[in-house]
Amino acid sequence: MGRTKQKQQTRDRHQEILDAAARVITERGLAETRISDIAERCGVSPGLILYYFESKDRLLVEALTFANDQFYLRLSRELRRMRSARQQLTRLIELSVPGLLPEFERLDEWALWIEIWVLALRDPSMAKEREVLDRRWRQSIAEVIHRGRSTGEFPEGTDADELGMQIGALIDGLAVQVLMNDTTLSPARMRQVCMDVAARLIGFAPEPVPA
Amino acid sequence: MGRTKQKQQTRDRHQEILDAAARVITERGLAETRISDIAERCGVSPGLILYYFESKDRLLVEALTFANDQFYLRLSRELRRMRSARQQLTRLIELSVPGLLPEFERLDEWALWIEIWVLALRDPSMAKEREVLDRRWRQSIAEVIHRGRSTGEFPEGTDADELGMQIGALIDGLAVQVLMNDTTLSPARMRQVCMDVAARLIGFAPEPVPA
DNA sequence: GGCCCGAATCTGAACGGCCAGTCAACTCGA
DNA sequence: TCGAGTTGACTGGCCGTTCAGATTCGGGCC
Repeated sequence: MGRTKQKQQTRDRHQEILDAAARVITERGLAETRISDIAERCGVSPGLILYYFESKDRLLVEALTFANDQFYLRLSRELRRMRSARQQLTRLIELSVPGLLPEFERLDEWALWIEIWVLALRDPSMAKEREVLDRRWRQSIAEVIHRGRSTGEFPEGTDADELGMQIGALIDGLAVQVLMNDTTLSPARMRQVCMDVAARLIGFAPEPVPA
Repeated sequence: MGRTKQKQQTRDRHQEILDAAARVITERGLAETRISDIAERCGVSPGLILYYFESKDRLLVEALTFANDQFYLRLSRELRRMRSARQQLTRLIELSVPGLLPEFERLDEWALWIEIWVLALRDPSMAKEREVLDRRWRQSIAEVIHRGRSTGEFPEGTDADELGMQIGALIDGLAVQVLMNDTTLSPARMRQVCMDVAARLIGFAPEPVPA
């Protein structure tokens, strides 16, 4: 019990720091994130951060993948609840639209994704991590499609992994635009566009457009 | 003549610096770009950089939009040469796939795009600039579609601007993946996927898949 | 032409702030 | 008593920016 609790606490401190780091990065951006900001957010001294992580760079990489893991866990938890593949797809899209769901004072995971991309361009460990995260993301989409086909909701057609890649890429591209507050693309519209294109690519009847 | 030449030279130095900055950013990344790197690349002293630009930050923003302008100029120059809309679309896609065309020792403009996104999240002037650049990009696609419809190559259907947004987002998303050297998506395959999805969304007969 | 002057261009040393990472010392629970 | 956890002052280097002066250039004047 004692040992468990101690380990537990250690891990908590780890996660606490990772979580704080992710929040700070989201708010201030990777480039403007100082160790002391993270420490302050934890209510802890700067030295302690370096006691738990060997360097700032390493911490940042871990924080980014940590945050993405959180998103993924939430996504799969929610999808598991849904009955129909169509509902799943809808929810998956909704969770992907920046700023659509204000619940949980949700950070914009997408801002972190872009930071991941920049890092991954030069940092090999981040590049590797990124590919894992990305594959998981596309696979989630493909699984929904598989499921829809097995229940007969979606017709057979293009390979599901291929569709996962296509729809995933579409969501990525649109999400960036929405995240940037592009005046021509609101969150609600992005949701609509995604559903629409997904319907056409997968081959099911689209939702009626709201008047 | 004298005055013209003088102005010309000044602008040359300006552009020279912008160009050098863009190259350095592409190679080392925005975060690792020092003023002295840019100066060295120009064969000039660091002080001079600040003589032409009021601050490092401003220079970086200008360099990024400068590079994007270059890409756009090249794109529209090339498209103007093409006869059919289909050729235009193909070329547009080819120019968008990172690393597909090695000609011109082409930098990967996409790396710069991602840096633009990160900056735009926090820097209002960059955000504004980004929206302009992005609109221009999507509009280029929409124009090709319009053209194809006016010549009868493409059928009528979904609004061309809407399609520009959809196809543009798809290209963005895929380009990021390719840029990251994702093992599951080669440049050639991205080209194929883009053509394929574009064909389905616009509604023309796809290219035959090469054996 | 040859000379001069002022402005534009350019240099590189020096300044100053910032911040990652170190470390010696302290706390406290087991 | 021991050692994991924690502190916060300190340091060492880095880099944007400034600045005082050197150099170059172009055009007016004899």
